[in-house]
Amino acid sequence: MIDIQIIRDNPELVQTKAKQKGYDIDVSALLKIDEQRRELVGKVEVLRKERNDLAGQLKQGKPSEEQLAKGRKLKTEIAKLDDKLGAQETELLALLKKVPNMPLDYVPVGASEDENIIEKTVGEKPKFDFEPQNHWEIGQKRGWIDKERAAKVAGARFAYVKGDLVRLHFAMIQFGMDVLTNEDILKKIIADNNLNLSSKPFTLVMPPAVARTEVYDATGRLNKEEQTYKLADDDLWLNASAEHVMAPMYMGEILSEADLPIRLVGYTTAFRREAGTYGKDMEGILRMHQFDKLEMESFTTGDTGLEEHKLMVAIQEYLMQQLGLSYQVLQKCTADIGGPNAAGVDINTWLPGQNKYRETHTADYITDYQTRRMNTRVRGKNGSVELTHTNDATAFSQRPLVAIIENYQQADGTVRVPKVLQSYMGGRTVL
RNA sequence: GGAGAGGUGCAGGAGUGGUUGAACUGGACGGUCUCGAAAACCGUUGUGCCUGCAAGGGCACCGAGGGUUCGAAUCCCUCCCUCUCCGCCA
Repeated sequence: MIDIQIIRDNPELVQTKAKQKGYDIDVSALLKIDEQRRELVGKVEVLRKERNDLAGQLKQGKPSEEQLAKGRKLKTEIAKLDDKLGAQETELLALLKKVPNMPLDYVPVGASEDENIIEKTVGEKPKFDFEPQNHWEIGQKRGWIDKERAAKVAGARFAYVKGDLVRLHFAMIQFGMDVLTNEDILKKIIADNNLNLSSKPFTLVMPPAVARTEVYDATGRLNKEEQTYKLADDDLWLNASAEHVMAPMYMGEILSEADLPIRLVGYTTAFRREAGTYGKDMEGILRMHQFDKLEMESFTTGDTGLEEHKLMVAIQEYLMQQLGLSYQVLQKCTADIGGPNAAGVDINTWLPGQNKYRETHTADYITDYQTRRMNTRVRGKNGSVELTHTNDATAFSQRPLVAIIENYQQADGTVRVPKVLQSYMGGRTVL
């Protein structure tokens, strides 16, 4: 949620920035309710003061019938205004929740993901002296991916991932965990990218896979409820990313600045309904209802939030470089970063089997948009209290796994193991 | 799932209808003392909202939401969470 004070001070700007994201919001209606609400608050508070004063008087001695009558009158008046106030606040909150975070000024303005800016292309595409195959062709031949049987059990967009592909998955995850918890590597990444940040390593987390409605909604990630699985008998939603269940971890807390940054790297299975994507990416395991993912999440002060975002992208690049994959870094345009984001970067990785770069990573800088409703704050050294900023970013999901299969395939159908993963595979070099 | 206990400020912990934003203890911060530190002593130590140029004024908040009352941390209801025991269970 955005700060209402910003809307009061810069209504046109907020309207414009929302429009850049493709959001149609009615700022003037929002401000009108805000004004009415404030007027009402003033009235209610005057009455409450009267009530409090009267109660103070009645404390000593026995109250007269006249005084009691006055108290009763105040009570009904307050109750009446309170009802009205409550309704206005509900309405205001509903409108406020619809206002997206404002993109930072450097974020390119665009109407669709086609206007994302490719900032750079890194690494060499592999050359093949044979026709490279799709990961699903390879997966099927090697018995690594069985979607037909998964469909019997769970429906479309589920898979049995089997055999060496499971080992490769966990090798990749373990490699990611080792990088993110290694302070020396972080130090080097920070220095190489001219960042001015703490080198505090990430803390490994296995978070709850579900969150309650109130909590999930506060993260700003439940705006599209049709995209999220809901449990039938409990007030719980299946997470669509570890980010969604790590972000609310410090809800309602005032953190100490000395404890920041808090860097978490969570491993969880993510669930997505993928409503509206029927027919898209039906082959392979690029777009599934369920996938396992290693995800970064950081809590910082407002001062360091943007640098932290850059660090996460730098980490993603480091991981892909270590795997020897070719990728592009895309500065996402206003239409593609999503409501809660102030900025966002995608990493698209070369998939020779499909002859194109496909999104494998994303990095989100949310500023204080989540923490305002989650009420996660930080007390500075001078005693001031401010909202923390949050960042999240993919470390590894199933998509980089797909990239490994396609990039490291050989003519005989085998797949080489990237060098950095070999030690996690018992020294095996080929699968 | 059954039975019981409980949720109060940074922490522990008082407070069962009247100004209680909340005793007391500890922690933290500032000061005195000291070469420095410890000890001791003194002082400070909530958040949000409304209003105001400011100083200030006001309101709300004791898990959440309702209710009773002139008045609620305190009484009642619903929900959430935590703990203990039993049952079940990887």
